[in-house]
Amino acid sequence: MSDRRITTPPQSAFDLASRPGFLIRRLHQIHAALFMEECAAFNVTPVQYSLMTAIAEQPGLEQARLAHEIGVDRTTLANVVARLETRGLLRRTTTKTDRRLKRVNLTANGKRLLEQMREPARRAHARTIEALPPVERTAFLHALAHLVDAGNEFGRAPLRLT
Amino acid sequence: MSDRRITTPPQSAFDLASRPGFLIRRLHQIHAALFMEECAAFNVTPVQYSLMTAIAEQPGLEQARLAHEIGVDRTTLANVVARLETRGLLRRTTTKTDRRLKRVNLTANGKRLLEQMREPARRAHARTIEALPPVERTAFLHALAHLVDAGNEFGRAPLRLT
DNA sequence: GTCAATACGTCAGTATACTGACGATCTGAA
DNA sequence: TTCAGATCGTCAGTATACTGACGTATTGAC
Repeated sequence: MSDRRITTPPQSAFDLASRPGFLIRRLHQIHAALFMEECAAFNVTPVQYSLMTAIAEQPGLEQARLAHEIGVDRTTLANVVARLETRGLLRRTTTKTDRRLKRVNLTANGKRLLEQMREPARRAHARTIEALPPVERTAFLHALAHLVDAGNEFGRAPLRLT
Repeated sequence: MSDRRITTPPQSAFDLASRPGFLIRRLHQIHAALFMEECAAFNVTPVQYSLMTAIAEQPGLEQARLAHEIGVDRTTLANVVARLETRGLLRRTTTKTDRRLKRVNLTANGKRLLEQMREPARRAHARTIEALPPVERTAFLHALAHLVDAGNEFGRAPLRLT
C-alpha cells in the first residue's frame, strides 16, 4: 500500500498565512482593489486621495511637509503631486521668502473631485474591515493604530513629528 | 489681541489615522523597512522571500501557480522570478508535456540563502507586531487573517482556490 | 477532428515606494 | 560675515503591483 497520506501536501499555504508581513501585504492589496472599485469613476488612487485630503485640510503646505503628513517620502510625493498637477487638480507655487519651497493648493476642480469622492472612499475603507464583527473591528483598528505609531520611525516616511 | 488659539492646527493628522486603508498602507511600509533592515545582508525583499519559501515547499510549480501561492499577479511574479534567476537563486525549465508552462526550482545557492534568511526574516515578522501585548497580538493576527480570507477575491491576485 | 474557449507567459504602460545622489537655497555658529 | 551644515526639490535607478493586450499552446465540446 502507498503512503499517500503522508506525502499529502500541507494545508495549502504552508506557514505563509501566519506571517504578519504577508497578511499585511495582502490586506493592503485588497484595500487598494476595493478603493479602485469604489472610486473607478474618478481615476484616483488611495495615496492621491490621502494627499488631496491633506491639502484641503492644510492648504499651502510645502511638499516636504505634505510627505510627512501622509507618510510618504519626498520622492514619491513629488511624483504624486506632478501627476495631479498635470490633471489640473492642484497647483504648485514658489515662495519669495524661501525659494526652496513649493507650496501646494487644490484647484477648484480638485476641491470638487475631493467632495465627490468622499462617500465612495469612505465605503472602500469600511468594506476593508467589514468582515469583522463590530467589536473586533474596533479592537483591530486600535491595534493597527498602535502598531503604526510604534513603528513610525522605521523607513523613510515617518509621520510628521512636529 | 490675536486669536492664536482658535487657528491652532487640528490634532496633527485630521482623520487620516482613523482610515483602515491608510493604517494598513503605513504598517506595510513599516514591515518592509523592518524586513530590509533585518535582511540587509541578503538583498532580498519580502516578496522575493515569500516566493523562495513557496518554491522550497513545492518545487517545480509553474509560474501561474506560484503567483497564486504568494498572492501576486502573473506579471509581477514573472518580474520577481526573472530577477532571482539573474542572481542565480532559481532556475526556470520548460516542460515537454505542456509547453506553455515554466516550472521553477531553487538552485543550491537559492536553498542556502533561504536557510540563512530564516531567522532574520522571522525576526522582521515578529518585530512588526512586537508593540502589541501578547494577547492582543494573537487577536490582531486572527483578525488580519480573517480579513485577508474574506477579501481574497478582490484584486488580481487571489490566493489559490484549489 | 475541428475549432472555440481557456490557460500560460509576456509585453507595454502606469503608480507607489524606496535608495543614493545632486544643485539650489537657507540658517546658524564662529 | 562667512561658511559649514541642514533643508528642499529633483533625478536616476530599482522593486512591487496593477491593467490591458498579445501570441502560443492546450483542452473540451461538438
